[in-house]
Amino acid sequence: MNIFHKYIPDFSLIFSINFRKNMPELPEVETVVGFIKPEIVGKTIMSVVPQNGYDKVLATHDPAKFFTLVNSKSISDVSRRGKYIVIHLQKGFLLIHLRMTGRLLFELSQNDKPKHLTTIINFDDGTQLYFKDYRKFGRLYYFDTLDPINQKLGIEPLSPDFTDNWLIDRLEVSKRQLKPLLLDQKFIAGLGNIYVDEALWSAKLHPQQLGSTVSPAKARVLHNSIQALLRKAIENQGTTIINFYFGEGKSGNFREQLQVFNRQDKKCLRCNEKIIKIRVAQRGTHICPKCQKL
DNA sequence: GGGATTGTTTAAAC
DNA sequence: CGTTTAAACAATCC
Repeated sequence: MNIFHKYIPDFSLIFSINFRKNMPELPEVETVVGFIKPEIVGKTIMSVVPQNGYDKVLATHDPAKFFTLVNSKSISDVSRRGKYIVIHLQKGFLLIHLRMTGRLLFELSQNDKPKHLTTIINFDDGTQLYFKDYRKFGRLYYFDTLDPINQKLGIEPLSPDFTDNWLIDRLEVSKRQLKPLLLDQKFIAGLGNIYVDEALWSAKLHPQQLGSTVSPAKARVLHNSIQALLRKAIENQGTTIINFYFGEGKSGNFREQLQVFNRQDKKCLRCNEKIIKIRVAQRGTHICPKCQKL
């Protein structure tokens, strides 16, 4: 397939040198949904074409089968579930998970290397949606219903169901450490490494503290921290906590809102103690040893 | 070239 | 059974 390159400045090189954490979590996915929704609702999918022979980008079916499932289907809505982008078709759902480095673009820039392109979605009006993903961990899924995804995912942290009492009750009976628990998509859907570190710092909780040892009062603070963080990040198009690029080189401020993530060896913004980086559940974890004690 | 990076899944161990 | 740990996986960068 011949790809027409328009020149659009791509700041991803600068970005990758300064700060490589570009992982889409809930607010970033929400931002992407808001970005692509007005562009693709009403269009009809003509084809979904894996690039560079990378057929495994289609997680649920082989390319031929996938084609028969989405071809000629119109798009009625775009929404989010956890970190999944959910494209509602006239029948069935096309889901996209960006994983670590996935990006959706309507146009490619000169700096977008063809080998980083994993999928092109062609629409009936001649436009395309490009799935660029230089690590190629992102995936596309087709499901007839959302049941399979709902079975895998837990509560939506911004839904009315996610109340402070919900969290209090669930923590009370959990023997798991807070960090792996909050990272578990089956527990709460949408939190990733960055927001979990930020939320725990905000609530002054140690990532290795066991759920059942968290007081109801502390659980309430954690609940509030999680929701406040997510809301603030969405308000700022996912760029408040991390610098997330979406669309054609769109970006925003970054770093200034990061309280603890990636701030190891720097001073805690609350107490001036030095932030340290430890490993919890095999993940890089940032804490203030003074504010967050076991 | 080994290690670090991620979210997810699966399997084994406790 | 619930939980923990680990490994595997995908690919790339330094």
